[in-house]
Amino acid sequence: MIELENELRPTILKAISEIYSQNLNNEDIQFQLTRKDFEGDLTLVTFPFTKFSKKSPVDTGNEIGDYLVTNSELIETYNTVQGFLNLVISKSYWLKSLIEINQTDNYGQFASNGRSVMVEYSSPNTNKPLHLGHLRNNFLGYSVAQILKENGNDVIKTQIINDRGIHICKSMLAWERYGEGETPISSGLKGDKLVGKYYVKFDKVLKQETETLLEKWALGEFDVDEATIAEYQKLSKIKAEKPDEKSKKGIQDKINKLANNSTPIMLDVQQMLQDWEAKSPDVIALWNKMNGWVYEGFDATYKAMGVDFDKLYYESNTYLTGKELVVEGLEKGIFFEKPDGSVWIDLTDDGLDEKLVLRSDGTAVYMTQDIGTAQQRMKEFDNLTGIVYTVGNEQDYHFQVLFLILKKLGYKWADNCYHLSYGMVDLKNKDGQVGKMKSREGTVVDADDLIADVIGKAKEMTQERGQIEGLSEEDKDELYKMIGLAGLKYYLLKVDPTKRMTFNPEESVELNGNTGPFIQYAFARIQSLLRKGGELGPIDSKIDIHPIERDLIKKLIEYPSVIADAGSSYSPAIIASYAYDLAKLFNSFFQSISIFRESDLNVQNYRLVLSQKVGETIKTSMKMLGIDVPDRM
RNA sequence: GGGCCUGUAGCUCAGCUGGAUAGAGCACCUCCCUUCUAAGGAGGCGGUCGAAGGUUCGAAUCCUUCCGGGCUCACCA
Repeated sequence: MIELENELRPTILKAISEIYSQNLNNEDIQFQLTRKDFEGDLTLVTFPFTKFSKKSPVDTGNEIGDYLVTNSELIETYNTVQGFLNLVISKSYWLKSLIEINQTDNYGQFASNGRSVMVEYSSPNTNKPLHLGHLRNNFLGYSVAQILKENGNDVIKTQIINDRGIHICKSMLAWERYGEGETPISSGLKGDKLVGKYYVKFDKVLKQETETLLEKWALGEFDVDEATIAEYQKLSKIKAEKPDEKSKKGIQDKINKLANNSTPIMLDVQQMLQDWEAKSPDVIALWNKMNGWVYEGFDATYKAMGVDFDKLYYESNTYLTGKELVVEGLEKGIFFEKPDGSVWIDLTDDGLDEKLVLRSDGTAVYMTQDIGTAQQRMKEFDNLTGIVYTVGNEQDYHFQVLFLILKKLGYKWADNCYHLSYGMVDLKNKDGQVGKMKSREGTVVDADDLIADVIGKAKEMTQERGQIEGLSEEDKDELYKMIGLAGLKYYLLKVDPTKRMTFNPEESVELNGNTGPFIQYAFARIQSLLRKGGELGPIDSKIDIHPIERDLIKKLIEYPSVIADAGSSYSPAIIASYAYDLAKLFNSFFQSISIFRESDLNVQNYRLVLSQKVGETIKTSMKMLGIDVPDRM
């Protein structure tokens, strides 16, 4: 519609200048799409003009409307409702637009803009399998990457794999101690599942040991260092003095944490981390072995999800980076050093806090690494213009600080970095209660399980309906996957990324209504028409278009601006909503207008071309969501 | 306590750079397959847009306050 608006603006400015002797700018001309309940396509808001027209909004609208009908061939007729001038655009305009769209290759796609963007997503820890939260993350990141591509950017998809740290060592230690040599092959478990099992095992033992220790401490039996004993006694005393239960609990949490960190298994795992950092061959070998299992498992999950990466980063290679930049920044006076040797940045002038960038022992923290890796990536890909980080909104503050630091360090590209922040996925259980996923309570939804569920459901439903006779077993399996995944992806992507969302297992496998399969169905119907229609010719320019066809064309016209919108707001939800609207309009058209009973072959051809363009647009829209569409279903 | 996010139909969500009678889907109720795929279509039911003020010709949308929910403010990642 933007083109249409741009075509009309000069005429309207001229009208106002001639009728009211007022010279306005383009921005003063406000358009909106005409509401369904009124006749018209585009509506000019005339309230603002009454200031100088000195007439009622209706009279003002009528005067402008009359002018437009005589002076613009685009305007067929008009009607005025209050301050709304509803313009009816000539049918030939719509037909002309369709013809243009039909002649455009890769309609909607923007030409290369010379920019190159790195999109990071997934970024898992290698100590447990992927879950529902990762699915939202992966689908989002992958989709935004596709959307940015359609917008003319070069895109590099990446993930940083958190393959080191205390949590990784936990699985390693538990496996070493309790695993009895179990492997993915011997157990039949997927590698990531096996490693996850030992992570849970570690937690269980840790919990037991913590309780034991607390019992002992309560009896005055200590076999830990003096400092810990002193700390425990101090905390116990404070706790006894607290009057209310809530503050008592707060102190107790601290005591628990102290005990937790003093357990034998915790001390052992800390030792293991140190050994890892010292590159102890045994530990490194174990680490390589178990991470290898996890990667096999992840690969299978990514494949099932239909996501991929162009470049992988491993935290074990990057966790030491960033220190030099901190030292440089320290010299430049951007950072400051505290007496204990730790390095900080003072962001209080920016309304934030002081933030640690280097520990007193000189080691890097998360922030240090992120500073380092960002700079490293910009160097590595010298035409890179920015980085998109797909990370949950619990890290909003972290990224706010990171980008600010990068800016203060003088990196201009910091402005092109974007935190694609998304909300947590809550679960809805059978009683309709909404809650967080908690691994301790076993409410975590496993990614592999969920994908298998939606595919199973798609299979069941497809077999019930059956438009699939004649397909081979492999094609059928492909189809079930395509439909099941479409349901899941669409379900997770149709919601505004920034919003927390509720996951309802039943709704996620639903195939009716505002769902992925609904949109796929519209596509499959179109393919069925096209198979029957055969070869298509050019559109006859004298076709009389039907209102519902006009609505479809209008929707097609919107497509490029929808892609631009989705790109600038990093929101697959905008694409999802568009694809759904388009499919819905098509279904309505399909149901009310018969193509093959139409005797005029020119009209038949035109309707088929229209359907074909709608199909292509559905396909490319869905592709941006990472969803494939079937020729029949 | 400070900062950020969030509250729209019974449920899940659009709409939020101010515009007309606030839209979809699910659920519930009617109709529509001797017509191109009924995983569909047409219609009905359902709302004090968290609350109160303010700005404006006009507020779900902007501002202020309050209430409810979340995240965050670690020498964790």
